[in-house]
Amino acid sequence: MKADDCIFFQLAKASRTGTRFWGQKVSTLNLTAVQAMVIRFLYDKDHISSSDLGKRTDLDSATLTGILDRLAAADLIERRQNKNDRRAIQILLTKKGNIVAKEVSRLMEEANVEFLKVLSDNDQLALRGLIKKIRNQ
Amino acid sequence: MKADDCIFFQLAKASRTGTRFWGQKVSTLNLTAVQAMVIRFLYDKDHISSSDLGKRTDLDSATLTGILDRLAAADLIERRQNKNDRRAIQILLTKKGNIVAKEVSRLMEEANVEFLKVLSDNDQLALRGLIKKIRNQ
DNA sequence: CAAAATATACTTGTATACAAGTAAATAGCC
DNA sequence: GGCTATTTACTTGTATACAAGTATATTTTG
Repeated sequence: MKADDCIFFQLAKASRTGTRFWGQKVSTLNLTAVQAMVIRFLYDKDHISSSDLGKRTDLDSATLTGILDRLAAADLIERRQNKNDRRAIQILLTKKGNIVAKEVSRLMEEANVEFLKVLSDNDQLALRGLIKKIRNQ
Repeated sequence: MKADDCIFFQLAKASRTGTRFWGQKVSTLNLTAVQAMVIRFLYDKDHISSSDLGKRTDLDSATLTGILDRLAAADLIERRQNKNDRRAIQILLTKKGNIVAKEVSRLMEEANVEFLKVLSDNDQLALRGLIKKIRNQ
């Protein structure tokens, strides 16, 4: 077995390729790949805690804090105090954040199609199914 | 389309899952996931330049410099001057590096099998084939 | 052969990852 | 109710990623 047959290497390389592709797409919005992804998750559901957002995005607490700092500095999200649980915060998209999120959402549809166009429809489904099987270990 | 249907997110999550798994395996050798991967690539072929190693490992020059610094500090690799091209360096495993590389190689076989055991043989081949198709964009 | 273009490894600066730890708040247990 | 355990968001410190730029060496070109 050669090093580049290693599944961890192959996954990492594929992921970096995808992230670079996606990062280029959203650089027009002055967002990094991860920042755009977080915005996109909040577009599906906001008014959630950092802990909840971390579970959804697979980002840990320490990583998320910095990302939220930068998104807040760009006036895209707001941290609000949670009355029911004073440990937790509520994260929500600002008005500006919502507008940007719409555009992120559009770019995501576009980028997915472009990136996956090297695969047939069957291959795309197969890939998603296989990834789902291994990503929860 | 929901955020977690995004191929870039799915790839990133699968890659992080794999990297954490692999990182745990090699933590017994006091190596990070990436450091162990670089060592493993050098085990296939050393006496190569940083540029060449970067192409093989999909790591850029800036990232690799730091990784090589830490591997050299641990006495696992050596940077040697290249007589033929004084811009380039030659990277090689030290005696200690070679011993560690053998163990990394063993752990890699083991980790691959363990990580992929949730997939059938056919699924494993399919996954590798699909990843190969998308990872070179 | 000399000027321009390129290649090489490195530095700098910013942004993830993530282990480990903190302070404050809440939940669970007796 | 009071004590302990857990949860939450954050901080600190180290290690990738990667864009942008540097100095030196080599290659290309006219």
